[in-house]
Amino acid sequence: MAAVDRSLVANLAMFAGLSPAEQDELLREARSVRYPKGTAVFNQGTEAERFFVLLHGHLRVEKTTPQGQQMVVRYVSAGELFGVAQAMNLKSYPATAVAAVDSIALSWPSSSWHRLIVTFPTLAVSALQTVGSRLQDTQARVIEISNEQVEQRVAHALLRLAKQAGRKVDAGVEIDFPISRQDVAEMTGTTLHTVSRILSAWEQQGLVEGGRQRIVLRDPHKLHILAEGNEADQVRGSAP
Amino acid sequence: MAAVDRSLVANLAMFAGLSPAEQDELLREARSVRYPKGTAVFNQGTEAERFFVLLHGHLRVEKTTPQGQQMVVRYVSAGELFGVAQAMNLKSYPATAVAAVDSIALSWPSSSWHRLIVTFPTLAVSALQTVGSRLQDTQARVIEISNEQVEQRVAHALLRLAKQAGRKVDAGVEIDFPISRQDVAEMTGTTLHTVSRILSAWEQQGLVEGGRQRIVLRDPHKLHILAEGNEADQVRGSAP
DNA sequence: GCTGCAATTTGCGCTCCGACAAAGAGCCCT
DNA sequence: AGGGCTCTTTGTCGGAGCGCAAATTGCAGC
Repeated sequence: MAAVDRSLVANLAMFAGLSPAEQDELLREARSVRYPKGTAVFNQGTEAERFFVLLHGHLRVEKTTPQGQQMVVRYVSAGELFGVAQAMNLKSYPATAVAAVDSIALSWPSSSWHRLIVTFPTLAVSALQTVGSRLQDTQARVIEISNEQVEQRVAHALLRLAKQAGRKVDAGVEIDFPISRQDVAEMTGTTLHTVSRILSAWEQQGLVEGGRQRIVLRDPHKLHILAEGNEADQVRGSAP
Repeated sequence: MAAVDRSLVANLAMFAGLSPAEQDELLREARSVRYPKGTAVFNQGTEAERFFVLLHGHLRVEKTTPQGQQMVVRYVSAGELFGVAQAMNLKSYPATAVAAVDSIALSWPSSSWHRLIVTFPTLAVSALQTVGSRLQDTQARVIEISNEQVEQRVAHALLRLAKQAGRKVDAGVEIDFPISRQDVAEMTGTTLHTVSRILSAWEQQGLVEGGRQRIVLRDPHKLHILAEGNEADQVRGSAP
């Protein structure tokens, strides 16, 4: 566990608006941890002892139902607050957070939460914005799953990922961490086979390319049209 | 607009932990409004000028997609904070809130939010718990819609409503506001026809009863078994 | 009481996609 | 290089439930 340098966090939303002295004070109780790819930051159902900010990398947040089904709830990117379960009055984490790539996070004891938000109201503001934003995203998922066909949902999911974690490459925009067909399926409420079929078809049409745990969006514009529906049939109509 | 009496709010979560003097101060800027059944408290897309606490009644929160589809996001019951869009950094309300029955709410200018949470950190705490709780509920909806068949989803929805707004009657637990098959459909991502079919079958089996915009849960226990799945076939097997 | 409208019920055909199965491909370790 | 394991692809079949249509019912207003 290393002392945390203020320059690492100065441009994070959570620290915005704090003076250097305030930032140092907030960092005094912070602990920095590395999470190798594939390791869990916390597990669903375990006591919510700490809350976190991701400094580097990407996390996959997944939830397992009592019946054993698994869903990818979201991906967390660098700069984001996460694991604020106790702030939401939960005793335990409602999901598992796994490092999709090697990652680094800062964490604080949840027991400090209430004292910290009194001292730093901007922390509460930041948390509310983060949780609120996640609520809107999740509501949008409900609407997609209720109203859209799988192809549209997959298109939406890929576009979100490209926006959140896209890296420009020659062929287009690559999702900058390993992502399997099963992962996409768990984000969109479908099966890996259906995702595989869709991606295969899109590959033939030049919309995407990739391979094992890799997806490149070659034509984000056409995917966007697909995602919005209506004109989907037109795009399909132009395929052989 | 009437002056707001402190005794009306003393037992609300948002006011818990505040001294009588603090409660009075918080109420100084509050405005109390009646909403007749069917009227909108606020509309999706309009500027989020105020935030609210529901004192009496029930609200239906609904969202309309760009394509014109409508979904019931949730019902709000007395005592709940709602409309905290600006606190979540949204300029406009993300949904429409309609009075399902005659209702009364308190509201504050959104512009006061930041000042109020500095003065009353418990307000931020309360908001975060509310928004966090709604995030967990919404995530549960995503999981239901992804993994469950319609019958299970409808059972879950009715049980939630009975828990939130159930009133004991001779025949069981009545949902204490008008609720149409279309409303249930919009809560569960299906069509009114499918809901009607399910409820008709359940009526024959004595699980529910009701009529136009009215639902009584006659056997919540059996609905609970249905909602959890697995043993659903057993319950069906015992029907004629 | 009558009428009109909206909510509800019921029938039916069709499609999307889940689920089962099998084959192929890529990657890592020995 | 070979083997094992996991990820991906592809074929096929069946069913849940959507969507269209029509009939029935309940409620409010005149």
